[in-house]
Amino acid sequence: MKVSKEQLAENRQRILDAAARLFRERGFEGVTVAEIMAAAGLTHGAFYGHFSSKEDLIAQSFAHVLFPDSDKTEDEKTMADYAGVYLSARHRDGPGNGCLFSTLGSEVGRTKGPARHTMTQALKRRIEIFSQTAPGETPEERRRAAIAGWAAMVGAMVLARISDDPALSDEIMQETREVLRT
Amino acid sequence: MKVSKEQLAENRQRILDAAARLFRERGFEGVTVAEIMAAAGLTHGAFYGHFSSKEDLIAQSFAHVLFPDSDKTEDEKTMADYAGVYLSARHRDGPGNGCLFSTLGSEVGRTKGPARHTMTQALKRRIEIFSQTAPGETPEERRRAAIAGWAAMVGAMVLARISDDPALSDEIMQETREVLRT
DNA sequence: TGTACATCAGTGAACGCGCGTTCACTGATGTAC
DNA sequence: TGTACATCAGTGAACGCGCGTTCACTGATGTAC
Repeated sequence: MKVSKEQLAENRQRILDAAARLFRERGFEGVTVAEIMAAAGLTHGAFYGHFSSKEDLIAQSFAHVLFPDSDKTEDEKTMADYAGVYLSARHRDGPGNGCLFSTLGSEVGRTKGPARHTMTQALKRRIEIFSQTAPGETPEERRRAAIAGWAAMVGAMVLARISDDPALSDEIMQETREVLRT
Repeated sequence: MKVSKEQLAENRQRILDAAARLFRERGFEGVTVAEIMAAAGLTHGAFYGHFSSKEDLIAQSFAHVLFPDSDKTEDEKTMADYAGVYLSARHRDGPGNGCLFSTLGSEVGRTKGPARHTMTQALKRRIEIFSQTAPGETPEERRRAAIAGWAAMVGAMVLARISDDPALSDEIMQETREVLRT
């Protein structure tokens, strides 16, 4: 049963949204094509009308998350303010809506292909944004603080999710936030 | 063909070594039981004489890496010295021999079970070791610096491996090392 | 504006491959005498 | 010390399940007249 053009476009967005959420929650291999399609309200057979392969979906879902079409104006938050949202229980406990670097970073580091390149571009942009507000006397110092600060945020989130001791998990986020305040 | 007790023990170590290396290089789902056994010089059928499941092997290989039997005396290196080895091209390009937190951290964060618990224990030990030499006037300040410093190292390694731009990858490691020098 | 027909997004059964796991068998180890 | 036998680590074929992918079919869309 054919659907309207609008429905087709909406279905595609729903597949991308579902994929982006499930990949972050369970990893690439922890989710099946059929599960993604079911989460989007479709059956698995329709998948290959939208994407050429699971690999292709991974690449496109990364672009969907990291460079969304609706180019909302860049946030002007300082790095410390950003860290306040990033290093929070809400973010830690909701990986499906969260940062790709902390959820899928180590996986992507082993792959080649467009997802890794898209992520590199997003990494460059992230560093440049932080460089504008990071502490430091010179642009070089600010860039250095932006890089180390972003590394600390991503690392702290990875560690906070590893810890099965909730107190330690909270402490990691809090202390890293504190250090980024300077 | 039965083998000697010594051979049996040696085979078990070889399986653990191969597993620990391959998991770090390719992730849990990127390696098959048969590949691990082949890397250990055995056939896949012998696997279940040593481990009850692939899951069990994952748990045991984590303990094998993080808490080896040969309890070598803890390194007295300062956090900055440690960072010099950790944030190096050698470590980045040889994940098979490297840090579990940066290679498998995000995967482990989604699992439950003994591997995650073992990693939490290793995380606590790491923080305590760094707390001894981290900068700061009080124990609280030193612990804070240890946590944020370890987070920055792990995060920087994840980001350095994501970047498909070698210059950016080197820069991330270098600038993070620089910040940890203070 | 209404009707006939071509298009094509979605359905669900089926395919084929790979992987974790099992098992009957082999033959070296190591023990009992 | 030497011999006979029980043990059991390792082998490799086989199993069964799940997953990515394909495909004949359906029926709503949207176009031509």
